[in-house]
Amino acid sequence: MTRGTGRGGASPAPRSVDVARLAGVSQKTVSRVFNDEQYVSADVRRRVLEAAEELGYRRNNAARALASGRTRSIGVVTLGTALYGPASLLMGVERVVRDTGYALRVVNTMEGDPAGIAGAVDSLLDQGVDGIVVSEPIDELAAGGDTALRVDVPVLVLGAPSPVVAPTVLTAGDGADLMARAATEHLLDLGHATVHHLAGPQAWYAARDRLDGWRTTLTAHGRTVPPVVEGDWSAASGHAAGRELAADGDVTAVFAANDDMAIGLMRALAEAGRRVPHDVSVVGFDDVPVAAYVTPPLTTVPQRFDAVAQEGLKRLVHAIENPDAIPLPASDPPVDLVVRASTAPPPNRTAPVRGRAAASRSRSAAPTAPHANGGRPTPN
Amino acid sequence: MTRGTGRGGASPAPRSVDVARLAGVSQKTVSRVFNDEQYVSADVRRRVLEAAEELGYRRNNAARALASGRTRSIGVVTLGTALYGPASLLMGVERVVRDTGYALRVVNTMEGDPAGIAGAVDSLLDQGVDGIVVSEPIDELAAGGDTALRVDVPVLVLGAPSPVVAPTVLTAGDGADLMARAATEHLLDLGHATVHHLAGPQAWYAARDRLDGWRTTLTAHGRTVPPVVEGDWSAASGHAAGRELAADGDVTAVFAANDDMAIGLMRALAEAGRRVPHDVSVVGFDDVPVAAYVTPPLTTVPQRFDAVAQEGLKRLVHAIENPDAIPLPASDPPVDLVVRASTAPPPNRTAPVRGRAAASRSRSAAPTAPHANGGRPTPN
DNA sequence: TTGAAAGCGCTAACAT
DNA sequence: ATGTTAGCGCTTTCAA
Repeated sequence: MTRGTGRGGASPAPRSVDVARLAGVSQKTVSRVFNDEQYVSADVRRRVLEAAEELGYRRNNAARALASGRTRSIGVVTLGTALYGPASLLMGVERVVRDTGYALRVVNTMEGDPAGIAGAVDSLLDQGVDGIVVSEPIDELAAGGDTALRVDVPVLVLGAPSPVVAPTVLTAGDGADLMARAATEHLLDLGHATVHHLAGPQAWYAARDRLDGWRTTLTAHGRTVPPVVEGDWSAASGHAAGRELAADGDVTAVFAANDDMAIGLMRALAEAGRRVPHDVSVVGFDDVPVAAYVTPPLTTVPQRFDAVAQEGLKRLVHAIENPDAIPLPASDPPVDLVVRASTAPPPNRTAPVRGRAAASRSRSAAPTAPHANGGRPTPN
Repeated sequence: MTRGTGRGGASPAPRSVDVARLAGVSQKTVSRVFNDEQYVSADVRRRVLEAAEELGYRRNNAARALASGRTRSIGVVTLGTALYGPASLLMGVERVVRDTGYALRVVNTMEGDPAGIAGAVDSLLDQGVDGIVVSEPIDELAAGGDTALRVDVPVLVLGAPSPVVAPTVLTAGDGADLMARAATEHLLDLGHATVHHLAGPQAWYAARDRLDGWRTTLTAHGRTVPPVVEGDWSAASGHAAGRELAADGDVTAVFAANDDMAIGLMRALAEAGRRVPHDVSVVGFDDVPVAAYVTPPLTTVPQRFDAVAQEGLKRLVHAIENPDAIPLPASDPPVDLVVRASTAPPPNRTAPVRGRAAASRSRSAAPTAPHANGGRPTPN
């Protein structure tokens, strides 16, 4: 537990020379010890460490950065929301970054922020980071009118193709289209004629990806592609969209681009007297912690934020430390739907329902429908 | 839109001397311009800015920090979770920090992390931050066995009393007990004989605060204080606790320490055949975005994360920049409950219910109970 | 209003 | 295995 004593406002912080003097070695040797370089005898190392401990020495990172040209820090550009996706990704990133010995600097972008991602990246560059992570970018670069931002450190983009130009650009977690496919196919397999989509804001790559996956799947199966309803990720927008969808008797299955919207949607359906999953099936995306506990428990596509962050950062750090090596290849995590109680076969396979509530009230009114897990929530 | 051109791997980054030479001034003058110091003629300023633009100059922060002894950065210690509270607070902090011109460094602590908060603070100190924000600390310092960590920069603690010793320690957002009181009194006002509490993990100051507020309120009203059930903030733990509470026919009102647990709790009650709010009223805490859209819409105590972060940081920055001045006073934001449809008078005022479901089925089975907002979700 | 000189505390390169 | 010598690019004196 080496821990600074905190000089009580008095004497200035000790420097490596002070440690060197006390240990009877040169400054360079102190540097060697603290950088874990080789060629330091066990005895000298011990003496240096003791001297440092005694003085309460901690090395000055600014001086280190200035002399070495590296800050040993990684910057993250993330969206200024507490949305489950971005927040989880950020936490995952922090964890891995710390493990790799880098410091983390964070800059937010807000939707509608004029400076946008370019401004955020720019400010990180000002701070002198060694690498940059752009998490879940939305595209507003076009609005800037400026040419695409050029960056001279490696960049990792999470959940999207890259919005910047850099010598090394890596991506991870951009397989949302495949996951959307799994969701859509699940509903088709249950017998639904087609699947409606409650999309996320189309400025987000992540939202477009999910929409693409959904559309492609329907087309591949020869189904009609119904008009898209767009939300803003919030439960409130899902609720608003749900009122529209509830009014359309043809809607028997909806794939929502995230769980929050799915929850708002289910609420609107309930208010309109359309039961989930009996009349309408709903699939979400993310697997937020409450998903298993809403009514009915939500079938959804879990995202593996930790895995994505870890995988991506491993490659980013590799790129930072081996500028001339070939970047490590990406490997996307597998897709697996979590089936709970918000999905079921359509109300009437042969005669599509027209108007609301035709031939319903037949099955149990309990919100937890029959399924693999019998309506019992699945903690995850 | 001053933006680095990104030298294509070739020429080294321009320094302030280069700019000075091109502008025909001294290095110091360039420094003056970039630091917005006074005593620079408009003409010289313009020439310097042009030269800088032309060269794609951006100043070196490491050198700046080394020369000035200040990093112009603030460190945040936060919990490594995507929990709504901590995540929202972090986002709020980032927003304000950026506005004040400081950079943000983030370090997580995980529950059960041996190094804990002390280790996190220590690593920020290593990075040379000018101030530290500790968000929603849990207490594990005792476990370290070490004396309390001493820090020589100002510290702002969010949502708790301070776990560290520093020359300046500020706190903000630690009024959870008052908010818990509002929740408890709301239920008593509805006529409930007493209120049960589904608490958060007691290692968290925030959880203990809410529990204290609840207990104090019951005592002040002369009510019996029922045994506490403890969860871990998750909907899953709320669900588990809910099974217990549902089995106890005396339970007519529960105050949960956060919304996620309240949602899990409501699910468990529904599964047990106890209707919310008809048989049991539930109040949450936080006002997460989905709270208005679960079934039934949840009555809860909203937290004003942005206000807390803003208020706290204003004071922290003041303390950093005026080390010898008296710290600015705290001002806690007001409390206001959001009443939705998960609370109602107890099922039978005069004869307490024994066993389950006595005298129920009387009111509408619709989950949205009668209330100010008529069961219509209130977007926030 | 501007400039010259002297470090800030470390690491890099080259001895030894 | 250890020491010496130069800077890294800026801000801080102090002069002018």
